[in-house]
Amino acid sequence: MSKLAMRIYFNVSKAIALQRHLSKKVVLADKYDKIRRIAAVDSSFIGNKKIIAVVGVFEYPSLDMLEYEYIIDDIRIPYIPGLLAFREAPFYIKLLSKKSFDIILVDGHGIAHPRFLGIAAHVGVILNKPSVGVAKRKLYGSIKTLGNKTMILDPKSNKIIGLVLKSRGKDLYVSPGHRITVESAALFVKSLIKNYYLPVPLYIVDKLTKDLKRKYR
DNA sequence: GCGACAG
DNA sequence: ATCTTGTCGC
Repeated sequence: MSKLAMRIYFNVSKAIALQRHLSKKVVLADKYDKIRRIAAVDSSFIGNKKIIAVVGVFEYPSLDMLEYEYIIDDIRIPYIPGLLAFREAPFYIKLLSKKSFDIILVDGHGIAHPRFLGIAAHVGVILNKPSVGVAKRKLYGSIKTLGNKTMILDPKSNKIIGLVLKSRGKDLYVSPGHRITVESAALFVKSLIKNYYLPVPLYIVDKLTKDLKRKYR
C-alpha cells in the first residue's frame, strides 16, 4: 500500500478520539509488584514496506536477557507525529500478550504527548500493565530546569509529565506510561543506564531489530 | 498563518 | 525510522 493510500484509509480523527478515550484510563500512581522481569519493545523497518517488531524479556536488576520474540509484517499505518502507537503498538501488544513480566519499557513517549497518550501509555492501558516511555527527542511539553532536575511540563496545566535524564552526554525523555509515577519512572530508567546511551534493555532490543533486518533483507 | 513534530 | 562516507571529537 502506498503512503498516500495508507493515509487516506487511516482515519486520523477516529485515532485521536480513541487516544482521548484511552487517556482517561491512565493511572499515574505506583501500581506494580516488585520488578523482577522487564519487557522491552522496539522496531525497525525495511523500506516503507515491512516492520520488524521485537520484544525482549530481561531479568531485573541483572538485566540478563531471558528470551525474545519478533514479528515481521507489512506496515499498515503511516508515521504521523502523535499517532505513532497506531503504527507500532499492535505488534507490541501481540508480542507482549504471550510473555510474563512486571513492567514494559517502550521506545517512545508515555504521557509526554499532546493528548497524554504516547505509545508507552497506549500499550500500558491496553494491556493494563505498568509501562514507561523513553524517547530520544521531545514531542510535546516545555522543558524547565530547576537545580539538577530537568522536567517536561504540560504548558496547559503546568504539571510535570516527564523528566529529562542525561545519559552519555545526551538527553533521554522519560515519562510514565501507566501505573507508575513520573518520579518512579525516572528512577527506574536511571537504574537501567549502564554503558550505552539507551537503557540496556532498549539498547539490546534495538540491536536485535537491526540484526534481524540484516538477516531478512 | 506559523512553528513543532516520538519512531 | 531510513537513506549513507567520510569524518569530527572524546
